[in-house]
Formats: sequence, structure tokens, C-alpha cells
Amino acid sequence: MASSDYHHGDLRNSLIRAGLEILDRDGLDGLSLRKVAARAGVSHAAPAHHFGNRGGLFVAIAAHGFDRFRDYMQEDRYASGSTPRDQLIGISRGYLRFAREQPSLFRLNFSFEYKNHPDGELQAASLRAYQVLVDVCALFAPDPAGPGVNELKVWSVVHGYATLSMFRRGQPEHGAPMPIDLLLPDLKPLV
Amino acid sequence: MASSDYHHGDLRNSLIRAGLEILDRDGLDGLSLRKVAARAGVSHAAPAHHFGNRGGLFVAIAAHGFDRFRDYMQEDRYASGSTPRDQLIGISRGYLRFAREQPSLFRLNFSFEYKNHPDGELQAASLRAYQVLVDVCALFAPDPAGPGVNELKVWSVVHGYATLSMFRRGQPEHGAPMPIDLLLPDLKPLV
DNA sequence: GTTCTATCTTTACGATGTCAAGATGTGGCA
DNA sequence: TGCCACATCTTGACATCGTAAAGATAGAAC
Repeated sequence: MASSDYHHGDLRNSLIRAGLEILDRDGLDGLSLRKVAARAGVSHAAPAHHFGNRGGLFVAIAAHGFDRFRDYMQEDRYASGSTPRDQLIGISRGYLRFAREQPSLFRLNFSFEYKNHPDGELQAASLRAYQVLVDVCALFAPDPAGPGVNELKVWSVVHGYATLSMFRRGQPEHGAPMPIDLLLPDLKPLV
Repeated sequence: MASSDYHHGDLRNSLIRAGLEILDRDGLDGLSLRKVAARAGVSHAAPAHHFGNRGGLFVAIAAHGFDRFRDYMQEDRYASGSTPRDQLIGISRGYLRFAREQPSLFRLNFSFEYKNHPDGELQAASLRAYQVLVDVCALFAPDPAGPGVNELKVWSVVHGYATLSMFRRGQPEHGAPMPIDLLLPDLKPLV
């Protein structure tokens, strides 16, 4: 290897980009430190050096995944009507679209591959995504059961439906998908 | 190895049992063909011979997992009151209790480790578990949006909440758990 | 210009899934 | 009873993987 490559300069981002590509091409099971290294054109041990270990790489990629997840929700939110209900349906559609179009990233984000790997960047990205839900729920009257209950209701039903859809996608018989607005709770707009 | 062990007799069940033990002790990531083989006292290649490959073993264990999952729901269902709402809350509690007490099995059941591994036994066990939900939903008036919508509403919110709870269990700050009956949809009893 | 340090490579090791070939017991057939 | 086909399990081997230790290199600090 040419000596000029010894200090890559932007290796961390290159590794994350390579990881996203491998994730998109080979799925979550195909993501490995060595493949990421090969794709980035560095030695097989370079990723572990940067990210500590396998979990570190997964965390870094998942942080990007949560930001992309948030983008999906925001896009469909801004493409929707302006009523609270429209906004709620919008982010739900974005949620489901992310699960459909980026299944590997979705799996990684909500996997436990990194459960013992606390990371501030990941947690921050995760909160940024959750904040979209919080913002839209703020358009509705809070549930009498307490604060955050609306968020939990919406998040649970949408995430559950997304997971179930992915789970059934492999199965032979799955008819027309259920429109998400039929499943969402009937929240009361503030004004 | 003694020649008398060449034909084990009940190797398949022994392997599944060993797999369940490893799953409970080491988690989903610790489950491997070779560890299962070692625990069952057979050669490292014996599991692959029986189940075809890694996915085959996982499928066989997951089939047992779904039956145990169904048991959890039935137990809490029969321990609940007799009104439709009580029954619904009962199976939801069983659902969440399974996720809490058998997290590795829960993860395996709803993982995609075997997504390209169609198996009749697994599908049958999965349907047996789903049937519990169908039975309880039959106590309510069907949703005007169509048949199966009640099931989908309940399943989505309970599964989503279970997943979110597992996801947050690793995090530091998770306050008192939300009672599930606050999240369940307000279905109308039949009579 | 020398040394120091972060960055990346090389080498090695154990664990894993998978396959091919071999060993072993069981049942069927004469 | 004796023999043989076959299913069952073992052995051996290989590629891939994560990980750690030790070495090489380039830029920074002085």
C-alpha cells in the first residue's frame, strides 16, 4: 500500500459511508468490520481502531440512521396538510416509508446490537427523531392520563404496525396494506 | 466418543432444548450451532445436519418460542376478569410479560434471522399465538373499517409498546411503566 | 532536526457456519 | 442368519469474522 494512505484524513466518515452502502446492498447480516474496511480501502483492523469494536461502528451508523429516519418523517410531514391530523398522518407515513425503503437501517436503529454501548451522539440523534413526534403531538390536547401518553400511543401503534408489516412482508399472503390513519388514535386538536 | 452415541435417538429435541437454555443464559447473540452442539454433547456439525443450516435451528427454536408466547397470553387471560375488556387487558399483559421475562425468545420470535426460511411448523405456531388475539377481539364489535382491524390495532400498539419498553430498558431514565390499558383502543363489546 | 504521538497496518488467534468425506448403527432383503 | 443400502452422526477442513498485540508511518510539537 502506498505510504500516502497511511493517514487517511477522513476515515471515520468514509467508514460510515461504506457501512451505509453495505447495509443497503447486503442487509444488516452482511455488515461486518472487515467488509466495511475493504470497501473503504483500508486494512481490516482500521474500523475497530476508530470505533473501538463492532458495536461502536454499528452505533455510529445507527446515529446516521436516526437522522435519516427523522428526514423521512419531516419530508412526509411537510408534504401533508396543515391540520394537526394531517401532520400526524404525515409523520406516520414517513415512519412507515422509512421502514419500507430502508429496512436494514430501520432494523439497525431498533436493534439491540449496541445495547451495552452508550453513545451520546446516538442518543442525541434518537432524541432528534423523537422530537418530531413530540412537536406534532403538541398540536393536540394532552391525554388525561398524563404528559407523553399521546406520544406513546402514536409511537406504539406506528412502530408496531411498521414491525408487523416488515415481519409479514416475507410471508406469501399479505393483502392490501392498511391505511395508517385507520389505526392512529383519535386525538383532540388543541383549538 | 463411545460408539453407542452415534445414533442419539432424540437429538432434535435435545438440540432445541439446549438452544433454549443457551438463549436464556447467553442471549440471542450467544446462540450458535457449535454451542448448541457442545451443550447437547454431540459433534459441532450435528445441528447443521438436522436443521439444514443456522436458520433452520433458529426456526425450530422460534416455533417453540411462539408456543410459549401463546402460553403467556393465555395464562394472564385466564387470570383476568371475564369482561371483554378484562380479557383484552389480560392477553396484553401476557404479551408484555413475555417480552419482559423472555426477552431473548421475544427477540428471536420477531427477528428476521429466518426470513428466507419458510417453515410450516413455525408458521403454524405463529398462527396459534395470533389466534389468541383473534379470539379475544371476537368479543368486540368489528371495526367499521373492516375485519381484522381490531386485531391490527391491538397488536400494533401492544407490540410497539413492548418493543419500545425493551429498547428503553437499557437506557438510564425510564420512569414508571405505563399501564397498558391506557394505551389500548376503546373497542365496543358485542353485547 | 529530533522526538512524540496519533493513525493505520501487520500478524496472529479463537470462534463461527458450512461443506465434503468418513464412520457407525439400523432395518430390509436374500 | 448374513449382507447391504441408507439414515445418522463424526471428523476434518476452509473461509469469514471480531479482536488484540506489536509494528510502521506521518504529522505535530519543541
